[in-house]
Amino acid sequence: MAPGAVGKSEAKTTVSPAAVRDAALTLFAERGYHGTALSQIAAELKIRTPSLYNHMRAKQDLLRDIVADTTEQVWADYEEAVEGVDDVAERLRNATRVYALRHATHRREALVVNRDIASLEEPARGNVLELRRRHAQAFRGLIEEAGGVDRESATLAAFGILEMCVSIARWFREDGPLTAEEVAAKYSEYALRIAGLA
Amino acid sequence: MAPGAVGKSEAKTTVSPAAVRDAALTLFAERGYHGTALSQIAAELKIRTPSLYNHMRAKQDLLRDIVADTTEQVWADYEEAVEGVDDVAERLRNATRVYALRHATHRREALVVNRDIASLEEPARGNVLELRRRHAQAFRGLIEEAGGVDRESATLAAFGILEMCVSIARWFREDGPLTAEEVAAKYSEYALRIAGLA
DNA sequence: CCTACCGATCGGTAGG
DNA sequence: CCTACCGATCGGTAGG
Repeated sequence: MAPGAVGKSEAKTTVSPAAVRDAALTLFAERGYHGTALSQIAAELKIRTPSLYNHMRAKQDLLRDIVADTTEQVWADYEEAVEGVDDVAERLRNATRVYALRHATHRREALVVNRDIASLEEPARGNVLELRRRHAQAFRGLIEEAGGVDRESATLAAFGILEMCVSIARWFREDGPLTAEEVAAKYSEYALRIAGLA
Repeated sequence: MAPGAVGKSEAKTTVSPAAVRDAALTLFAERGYHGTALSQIAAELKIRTPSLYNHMRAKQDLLRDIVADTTEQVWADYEEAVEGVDDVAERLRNATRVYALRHATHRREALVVNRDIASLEEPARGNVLELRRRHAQAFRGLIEEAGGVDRESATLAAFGILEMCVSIARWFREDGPLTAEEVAAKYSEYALRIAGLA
C-alpha cells in the first residue's frame, strides 16, 4: 500500500452490521418483512444492494436476529422483574410494567416480532414461539396464584394484559403527552384490575 | 349450443368472486398480503393463476375489499350497539362486547386489517384509517363521559380496551373452552374495570 | 377455464 | 465498496 496512492481506501466503514440491522428494523416495522426489499435497505444506507452482503449473510438472518434477540430480552426483563419480589400482586405489577415499558421504548422491535413471526423460518420460529409461550404461561401463573379470578379466567386475563401492552408499540409517541414510564405505570395498574386485584 | 355437444360447458362455476376472496382472506391472514402470491390463491382453488382474473381485477382489490368491508362493519356494529342505550357504562359495555365478538367470529378479517393496512393503497388506506379513528374517538368519548378516570387516562384506556379486543383474533379457537360470546362478555367486563367503572 | 408469455423485481453471487 | 449478472418468481395480459 503506497502512502497516498489511493484516497479511496481511507474513507471507508461508514456502514456496519449494526447499521444494516437498524435500517432493516425500521423498514420491517414500517412495511413488514415481505414488504421490504433489500434494495430499500441499501438505499437507506446509501449503498448498492450487493454491498449489504459485506455486513450480513441473508435477509432472513436480519429477521432472525431481530426477533430472537428481542424475545430473549423480554424473558430476561420478566425474570429480573419478579426476582426477589414476595407479594404476587407486586410481581404481576412489575412484570406488566417492564413488558409495557419495552413496547414503548422498543416500538420497532415489538412491531416486527408481532407481525413477522410467520415469516421466520425454522428452527428460529419454534424457539421464539416456545419462549413466548413460557412468558405467557408465567403471567397466567401469577394471575392464578394471586387468586383474584377463577382459573378459567386467568388465561383470558393473561392474554388480555399481554396484548394490551403489545398494542403500546402501535400508538406510543416519544413526543406524546405521557412518558414511557407513565404509560407503563398506568397499564400495570390496568393489569391488576383485569386480574381482579384492584 | 347443440345439446350434449360439449360436456365441458356444464361443469362450470366452481369458482366465484366470493370463493377467490375467501381463499385470499385465509392466505393473507396466514402469511400477510406481501407474503401471499396469487399463484398460491389459485392453487387453493385448484385453478391456474390467470384464471383468477375472471373473478377479480387485481390483487390489491382483494385487500381493499376485505379491509374496507370489515372496517365498515365494525362501525355499523358500534352504532347499533350504543343506539338507544341511555346508561353510558352500558353503552361502553355493549360497544366493547360487539367489538370483541367480531374479533372472535371474524378472526381472519381482523388479522388482515390489523396487519396489512400499510399495504393498502390510497385512497382506500386513508378512508379506513379515518373510520378507525372515528371508532377509537367514540370509545374515548364514552370513557370520558362515564367519568371513571381522568381525561388524560381516557385515551390510554380506550387504546388498551380496543387492542385487547383485537388480540382475541390471535388466540381464539372455536373449539376452545369458551364460546365467542363468553369471551366477549368477559372482555367487556375488563373494559369497565379499565375505565374505572367496576 | 387454459397456455404462452410479458416486463419488473426479487434475493443473492462472481469477481474484482 | 462497486458493476455485471444469475435464476426464480412476481402480478398481470393476450388470445383463445
